[in-house]
Formats: sequence, structure tokens, C-alpha cells
Amino acid sequence: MNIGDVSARTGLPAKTIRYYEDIGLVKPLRDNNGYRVFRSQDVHKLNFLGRARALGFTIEDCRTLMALYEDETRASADVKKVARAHLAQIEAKIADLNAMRDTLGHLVDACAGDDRPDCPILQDLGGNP
Amino acid sequence: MNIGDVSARTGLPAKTIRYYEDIGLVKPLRDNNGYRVFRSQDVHKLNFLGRARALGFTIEDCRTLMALYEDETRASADVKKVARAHLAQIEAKIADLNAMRDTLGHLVDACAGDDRPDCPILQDLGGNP
DNA sequence: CTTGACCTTCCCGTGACTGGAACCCCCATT
DNA sequence: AATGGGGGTTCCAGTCACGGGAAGGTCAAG
Repeated sequence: MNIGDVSARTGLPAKTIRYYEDIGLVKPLRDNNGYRVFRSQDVHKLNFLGRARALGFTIEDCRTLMALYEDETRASADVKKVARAHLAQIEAKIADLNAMRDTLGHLVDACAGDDRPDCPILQDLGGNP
Repeated sequence: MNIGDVSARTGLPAKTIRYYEDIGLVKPLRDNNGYRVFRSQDVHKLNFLGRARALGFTIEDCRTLMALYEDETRASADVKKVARAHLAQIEAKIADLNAMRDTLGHLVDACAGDDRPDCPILQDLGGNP
């Protein structure tokens, strides 16, 4: 299978697939003409990577998770550890964003949004309590 | 005032302040020895930028907001527009992250986290429904 | 034989900084 | 006068996970 087909099948852009090869996440074969040739196991890996990335795992996490996936003797504790660390990061980010949303939401609500210059948003940014 | 003092006063790293000068957000004077000299209005601007960045505004948004801040004839509608667009982005990101958290949370809960290899997290990433 | 859709590599750009090297400046102490 | 330390300066490279685009090779159809 060529990269275009794999892209269609996995939903990953061809650029991304090439990048994943570059950094050693997937190792397709090569045809005589230099084209990449993907086996079904490569497609499977790429789907795995796509799902892991969609859950927000970093590339390095993906590498770790792939290694665990392929290690039949893994301990699920190792997987869970990676996932829980990532979950904690997600939750931290959600908390940050919620704080921003609250502050910004109040400011937006307080702003008249008309053609006059008075603006609580700018007042807040300018340091007015 | 030198950059170290400004850094202490604004909480922004000196590197960041230099970067902000680089991209034209702030224009400190220069002493004979080449040192940057910050006036109180520069410090004020930097505080403004720090607060805007803390609310997650992009640098380009900050540039826009600063311009509005300094424009006495602004319409608050223009400020509100920028803020609302950013708020929408924040909310979209929160929604994404909440979805990730929910999925990942369930998977983590379902994972035994022991020394056996069976792992619902990897099963899900591997494409098992 | 040509067209057009693929494929290849390579290099640059993204956003908002951060780290580090190499060097200058000023003040205080020995 | 030399030295040491704590400022400051510039510039270059790296981050993360790609995306855009150029320049060129390959393949199947008309």
C-alpha cells in the first residue's frame, strides 16, 4: 500500500506519516522506485498512533505506549502510569482554561461592546482592580 | 530602570522582555552603555502584556489590545470582539480536553494497573471497540 | 507522447519563548 | 592595578508536531 492509501485509511496526512517514519515510529518497506510500502501492521500502528495523539499523548508518550503495546510481557501498571500522568496534565490544563474562561467571561459580559471607549476589559488588563 | 528591575517588578523573565522588544511590543530607551532603560510607561505596558498573556491571548491579540488600549477613541465593541473570539477558542479547547479527560479517565479506571499485560487502554488504542 | 496524479527529498516556518555561548560594563575589594 | 562577581548585550539553536512549498522522479491512462 502506498502512502496516499494509508493516509486515506488512517486519516493521517501523508506529511504526518512521513514524519512518523522520520522519527522512527513506523518503518515501512521501500519499493524499487523508492516509494514507501506499508504493510497492514504499519497501518495498524499508524491507527494506534492516531488514536493516542487524538487523546493528546505526546509523541514520546506514543513511543512508550507503542513499545508497551508490542511487549507481550508488559505490566498494565506501566501503561496506567503513563496514562494517569497524562490525565493529570489534561486536568491541570482544564483548570487553567476554566480560570481563564471565568475571568474573561465576566469581563466580556461587563463590556458594553458599543462605540464608546470605556471598556472593563482594557481596564482590567491595564491593572485597574 | 534596567531590565532586571523590570523583570522583578513585572514577573516577566528578562528573556521575554527582550523578545517583546524584538517584536516591537515595547520600545525601551537605551543608555550610553547599550543597556535598555525602561520608563514607567514601559513597565505599565509590560504588565498589561503579562496580564493579557495570562488570559491566554496570543501575541498578535496582545498587539491589537495594546493598540486599542492606547487609542482614546476606540470603540469598546472592538475590544469585546477580540475578547469574545478568544473566549470561544478557550471554550473549544476546554471541550476538546473534557472529551479527552472523559475517555482517558474511563480507560484509566478500567485498567487494573498490576503486573499482568491485559490493559484496556492499549486495547482501545489498538482499535478494539 | 503527454498529461496529470502520485510519489520522493529537502528546507523553511510556525508560537512564544528558553538555554547557552561569547562578550561588555560597572562596582567593590584586595 | 588587578580581580571577581553580578549585572547587561547580541546571536544562534532548540522546543513540539507538524505544514507549505519547491524541485524533481514515477506511473497509468488517453
